Amino acid sequence: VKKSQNQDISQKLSGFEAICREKGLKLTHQRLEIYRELLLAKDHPTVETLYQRVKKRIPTISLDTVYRTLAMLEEADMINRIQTSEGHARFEPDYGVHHHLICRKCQNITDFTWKAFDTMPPPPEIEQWGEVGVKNIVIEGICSDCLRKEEKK
Amino acid sequence: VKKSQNQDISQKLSGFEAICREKGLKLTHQRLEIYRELLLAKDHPTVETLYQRVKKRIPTISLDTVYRTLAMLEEADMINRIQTSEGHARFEPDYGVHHHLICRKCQNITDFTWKAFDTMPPPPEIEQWGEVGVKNIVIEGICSDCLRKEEKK
DNA sequence: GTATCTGCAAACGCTTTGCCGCCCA
DNA sequence: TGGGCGGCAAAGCGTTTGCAGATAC
Repeated sequence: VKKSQNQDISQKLSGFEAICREKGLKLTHQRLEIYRELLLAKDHPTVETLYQRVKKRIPTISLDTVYRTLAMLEEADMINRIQTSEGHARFEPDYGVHHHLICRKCQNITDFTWKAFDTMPPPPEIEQWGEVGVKNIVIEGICSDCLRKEEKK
Repeated sequence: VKKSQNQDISQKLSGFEAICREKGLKLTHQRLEIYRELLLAKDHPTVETLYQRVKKRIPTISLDTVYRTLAMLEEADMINRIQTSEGHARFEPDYGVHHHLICRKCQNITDFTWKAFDTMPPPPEIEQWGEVGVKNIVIEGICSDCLRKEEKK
């Protein structure tokens, strides 16, 4: 499992190189490390979290660069931005179709898949409305950890 | 139709009164007008938009009061907050089960219903995860108006 | 009367931007 | 070598908060 993941990551990093060359973007040390860090992350990190992690490898990196690189990666459709009900944006690399559970309390994001939903024909209203990326389903609620904490009160 | 809507609104305003009395909150002119304005609105207004509208009736009202009143109404489960992918929050009075289509470009929100979805058993992962308010389904995409604008470029 | 609320202003946190020196291509 | 890029600092934006006077109950 570990090995195939490493392969996947190096494959995506090559993809990054290719896209940069194609679009005339510069392949800098900072951009590579930010993207690599996000590929390794499993927790939909915030900008700040990602910044702290990359800082360990590049101590002089600035928060602005992380913002700018994430904007660039998003623009290139290589990563997804997920907006929580608080102002903070969270990020994940672009991988297979999946949906998100967001906890209104702790803001943690959990991935889930829902085949029955994915294959269900959407109501005609939606198709008329415009273009929907099915993978963008977001369900808000309160996770069991936070529910437990609330019960204690 | 008009008449029944008015009845609905005055009914909800009475409910507001009752809730305030119950929770020891004060029923102020400002709060009433803000809530009434939101009940009348069909377009999921932002704080700023709501502020501009209420200002017509209460010229001295401040934006802070709108923020605070909306927070209070949300806390009392009388209204819903909808977060767009931009930072702006939008609001709607609490009414029947429905879902939201949010346009990533213009941020406009369209309501839709989806019976088949509402009655579909959620995957076990979700139930284990925590407590999900089914009405909180949000689907992001790009509305047909914005698609048309993009094609023109 | 008094606890809450309002309006004002200032602060807040996340994000974006202008600038200039630096670096990849 | 040159045009994009990084780091720094400051501004930007929606939102929140502290305060003192006003208001509902």
